[in-house]
Amino acid sequence: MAKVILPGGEVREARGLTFLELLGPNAKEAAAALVNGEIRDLREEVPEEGEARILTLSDPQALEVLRHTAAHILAHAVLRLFPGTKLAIGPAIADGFYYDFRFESPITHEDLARIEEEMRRIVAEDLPLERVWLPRTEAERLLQEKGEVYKLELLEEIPGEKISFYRQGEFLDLCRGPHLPSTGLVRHFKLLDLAGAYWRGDPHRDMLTRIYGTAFATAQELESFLRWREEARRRDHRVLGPSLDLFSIQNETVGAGLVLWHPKGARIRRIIEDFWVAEHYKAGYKLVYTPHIGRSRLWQISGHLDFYRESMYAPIVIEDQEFFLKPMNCPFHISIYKTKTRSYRELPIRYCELGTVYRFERSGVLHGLLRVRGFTQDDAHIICRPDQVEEEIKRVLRFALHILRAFGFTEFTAYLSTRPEKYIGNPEDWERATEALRRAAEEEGLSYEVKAGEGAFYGPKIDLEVQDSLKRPWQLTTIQFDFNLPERFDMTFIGPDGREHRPYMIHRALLGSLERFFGILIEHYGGAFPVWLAPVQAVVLPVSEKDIPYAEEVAEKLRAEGIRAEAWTREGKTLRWLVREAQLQKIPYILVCGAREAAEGKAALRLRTSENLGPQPLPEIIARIRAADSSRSTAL
RNA sequence: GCCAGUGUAGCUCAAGGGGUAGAGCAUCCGCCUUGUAAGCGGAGGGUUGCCCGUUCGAGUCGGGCCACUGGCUCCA
Repeated sequence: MAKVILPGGEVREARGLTFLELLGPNAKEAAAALVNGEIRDLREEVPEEGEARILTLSDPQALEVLRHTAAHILAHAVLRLFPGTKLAIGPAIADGFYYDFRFESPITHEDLARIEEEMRRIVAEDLPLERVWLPRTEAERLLQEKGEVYKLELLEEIPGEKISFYRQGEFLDLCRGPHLPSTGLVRHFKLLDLAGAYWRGDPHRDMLTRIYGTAFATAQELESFLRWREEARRRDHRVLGPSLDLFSIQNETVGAGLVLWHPKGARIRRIIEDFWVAEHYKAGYKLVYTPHIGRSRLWQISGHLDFYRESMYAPIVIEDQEFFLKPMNCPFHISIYKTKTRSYRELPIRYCELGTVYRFERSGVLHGLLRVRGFTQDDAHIICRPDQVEEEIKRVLRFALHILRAFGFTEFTAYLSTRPEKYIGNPEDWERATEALRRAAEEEGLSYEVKAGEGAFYGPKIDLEVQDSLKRPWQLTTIQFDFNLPERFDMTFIGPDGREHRPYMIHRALLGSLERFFGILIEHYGGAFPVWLAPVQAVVLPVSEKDIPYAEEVAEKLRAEGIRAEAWTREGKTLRWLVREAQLQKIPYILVCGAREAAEGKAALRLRTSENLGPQPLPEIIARIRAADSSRSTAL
């Protein structure tokens, strides 16, 4: 006899019944059953023995089932509205679900509303979802009859003779399940997007139409998800960038994927760079500068021309010599290393550079600041002895976390990518490097995931992913071993034994690229930068034109204290207008100066949060702003 | 690169199923002298992404290109 734990905690014993029968009229919110850690249909029979737990809709584990069923409802609705549409796959994903279709003629966003309406009808019909097992031959015949070419392909890969289908009303779909017992339980869902997707992610195969949607157990969860989505849209750096006058990208004239940093964006970048450089010097790095182009010989040695050429800009020919825009900084850093014979005593050498590189990215993948063609890597190459590897890796990782925390990131996940099938170098080096990465992650208390075989051919790596204020993941830091370039460039150092040895080389970028990182920062802070990064920290507003001289005096005093302050003295603008403008610019401090303040050497302080603190003595305001600046916190 | 959608003033958007482009904000010029999220009036601003075609006539219809958006793919 199996024990079945009901949602309320009550335990029942049963035999020969399905879960649904066991539950009877109490089945209302029941979604699935958890049997030995596996999620099963409620229409299945209670197992002979062991333990089972009934999951309700509000169980996190049931969410995937709910969404998978929602995907079926989507496909069902599509087939009702667009007969002849071919079905591909329809899984649950992190934020919802999708289904891939091949429509006979294109559909548009307007069709989504119709499809959603039809889905609601299917939900209202409360159709039972029943599992149907068909013998392989019959399954094949059935799918052939329907012309479901994609399903037939999937079928080929399914082992066994009994093939699982699910039926709801007139809709029957090849599917491994599990599913909710009935369509009526999918109450809170919404279709979100329409996109193209290749069949099996292969660009040589059919392009399908993917419909994205999401579903939740409760209306509140759906609503808060949609609000979150709306908030993310509002924070889009491509919207905030121009409206805060931070940067622009002008593809018709300047070029796609090439970023113009406006004065305010440049101010922020400079602060980031100054911080970055200062911290690197403190951490024992040596800053270098290298050119934007290099002769083809260099890129031949590095192998870029052989393996990376399609991502490089076409050569520039001068005096019969070919030069290439650099896609990476490493060959230059290595060239500096090689200017003389290096002793083991010199190592480790840590070269760092904010190096601007150019890579040809296909136009379809360009995306604001996040995916561009010209960008500045916060790059470094660490060249060290084998016995220093572990210590160096720990240092880099610790350093990376230190830098990222300064920018307000507190949640990290590490991904350790290990040796792929095709690799270069010897397995012992790989082993040593991989273990160093692993131990460093463990020592820093990072939760990490191993991506087996996902390393580049030239070395293992560890990537750090941060979560922004909206809990969205961004991969920033990458720390990567390279067993290839030291070979290619024949990098050596003289050991204590007087012989030449091959050093280890580690590539690393902490922020990734300044462009991408800036885009992420804009979204992370929603444009409201903490004081230390704010391009304008304080704005001084005169109440009327008579107060302009005092406003200018106040701004001057703040600037003398190293505060980035401006007096806004435009004629013909009311205080109301100026305050609104300052708020929209998300300037942290607004200092209102009128006759009353001038008389007492004060300014009325209003914060970006709209909090109005009234007149304050200037020294107090200055101290407050300076404290907020040096703390690097978001507090005002 | 691929699929779908979109492209009108600096920005956000209008112009019934072809009839010769309009509003708000911004800009400029005045007036107002302002006390914490838009004071008032006026003016300028467009080869409707580009090219070709259909038509008496194209922002609107057709074809090609370009760009962007959402994805997919790529990221030695």
